[in-house]
Amino acid sequence: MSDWISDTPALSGLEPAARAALSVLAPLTVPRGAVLFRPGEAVAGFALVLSGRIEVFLTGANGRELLLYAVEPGQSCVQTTLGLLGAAAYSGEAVSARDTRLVMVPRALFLQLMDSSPGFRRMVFAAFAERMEGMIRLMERVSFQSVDCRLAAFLTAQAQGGSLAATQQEIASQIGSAREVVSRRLESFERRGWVRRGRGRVEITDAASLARLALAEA
Amino acid sequence: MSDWISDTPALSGLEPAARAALSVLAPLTVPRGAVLFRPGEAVAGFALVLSGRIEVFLTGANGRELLLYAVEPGQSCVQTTLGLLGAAAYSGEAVSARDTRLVMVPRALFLQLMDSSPGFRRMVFAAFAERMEGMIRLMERVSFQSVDCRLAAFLTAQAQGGSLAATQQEIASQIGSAREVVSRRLESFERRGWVRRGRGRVEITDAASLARLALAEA
DNA sequence: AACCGCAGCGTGATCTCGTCACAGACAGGA
DNA sequence: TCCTGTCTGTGACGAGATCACGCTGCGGTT
Repeated sequence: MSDWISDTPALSGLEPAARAALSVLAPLTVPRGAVLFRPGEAVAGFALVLSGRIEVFLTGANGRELLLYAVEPGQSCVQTTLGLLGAAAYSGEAVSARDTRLVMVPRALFLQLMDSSPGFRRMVFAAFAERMEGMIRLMERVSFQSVDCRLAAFLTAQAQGGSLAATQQEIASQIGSAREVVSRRLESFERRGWVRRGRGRVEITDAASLARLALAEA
Repeated sequence: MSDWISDTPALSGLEPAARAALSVLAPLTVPRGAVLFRPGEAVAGFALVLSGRIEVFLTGANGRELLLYAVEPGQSCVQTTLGLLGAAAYSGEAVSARDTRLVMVPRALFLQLMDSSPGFRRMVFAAFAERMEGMIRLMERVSFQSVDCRLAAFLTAQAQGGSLAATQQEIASQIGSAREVVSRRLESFERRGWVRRGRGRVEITDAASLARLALAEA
C-alpha cells in the first residue's frame, strides 16, 4: 500500500485511528478527460483528490457549459458529500482535467468517520464552507460581471509563462459563456494589443491591462 | 423563558444535553424589512429561524438584486455557518421578509455543540447540503432558463388564492432580473390572458398555462 | 378640495450577449 | 496528396439588461 495519507497535507490533522481506517483504501487513477459522474447518477462514495484536477460542470439544455468548481489536490468533491448526506442525486458533470489520482471513501466509512473523528469532520466542513463561498462568488460573477471581466480574469489566472493552452470552447465553458462570444472578445483584446490568438492557445502580451480589467466592477 | 425548543420540529432530534445548552438562549424578534446582515460584516452567531422568513440577496454594482435563498422556520442561515467555520465575511444581504422570530447561537456554543452533539451536527449538515443543492439549482435556472420560465414559476409558486402581492421590483429581485423586463413580460402574459396586472399585485387568471411554461426547459 | 411628493409602472432606444448558420483554416491520418 | 474532424471567424437575429424618460395612483399637507 502506498503511503498516500502522509503525502496529503490536508489529512495531517487527522487522528491516528482515522488515518488507520482510511489507510486500507487504495487510490485509483483516472486519465485526463474521463467522466467521473453524470447528472442523475447515484453517488458511490466521498471523493478525495490526491493529485491532478477534477472539474465539475453544469450543462444547459443546448449543451452550453459552466464550470461550477474545480477539485484540487487535498480537496474533496462536495457533490459526493451532498449525495451521501441527503438523498440528492448528482446534478453536475465531473470530468478530470488532467490525469488524476483520487480515493473514494465508501458511504459507510464516511458516515462512521463523520461521527467519530473531529479532525475528519473539520476537514469535510471546511471543504463545504469553502465551496459554498466559491459558489456565491461564482453567482456574483456570472450574474453581475461582464464577459470581458470574466475573460480577463480567467486569462490572468490561468496564464503560465505569458501564454495558455485552451480552445475557445474550453474557455467559454470555464467562464460560462459561448464560444462565439469568446472569439469576438479575444479579437477585441487583440486589437487593443493585450493578447495574440493562436489555434488552441492565447498569448498574453499586456498582462497589466488584462489584470486591470479583471478587477473592474462591471 | 418560552419553550421555543419544543415548538421547533427541526430540533426534535437533539439530545437532552444539547437542548439544555440551547434553552438558555432567548429568541429575538425582528420586524419585517429589517436588515440583519450586510456584505462584509463579521458574523455574530449561528442564526436559527423560528417563525417568519429571512431572505438573503446578492447585490450587483448597479443595485440589481438576486435572491440567493430564503430561510424558513426551522432552518438556519448558511452564511452565518460559513462565517463561524471559516474566516469568510458575510457576502450577501439578509432581510426579514416578514416579522420574524429567531435565535442567535453564539460562536463558542455553536462550536461546542458541533463537537459534542451528533444531532446538532446532523442538523447543521443537512441544512448545508440542502442549501448547496438549492444554490446549484439556482445557478442552473439563472444561467440556462429564460426569464419567462422563471417568472411563470415564481408566480405559480407564490400565488395565494389566485393572486399575489408584490411590486415588479420585488419580483425582479426574486428571479434575478430587472424591473423593466418583468413589466414587459407581465404585459405579454396579460395579452395572452394568463394574468391581470395591478399596482403592487398580480392576479392569476390562467394558472394552468403558467404552470406549463414554468416547467418548460427554455 | 386642491396640491405635492413619492413609489410604482410603462415604454422607447441602445448595448451586451447568447444562438443559429455557415464558411474558412488548420492538423493529423489514410 | 486528399480527407475529415476540430477549431476559429463572422453575419444575422433575438433575449435581456440598462438608461432615460414620463405617467399614474395614493397618502399626507395645507
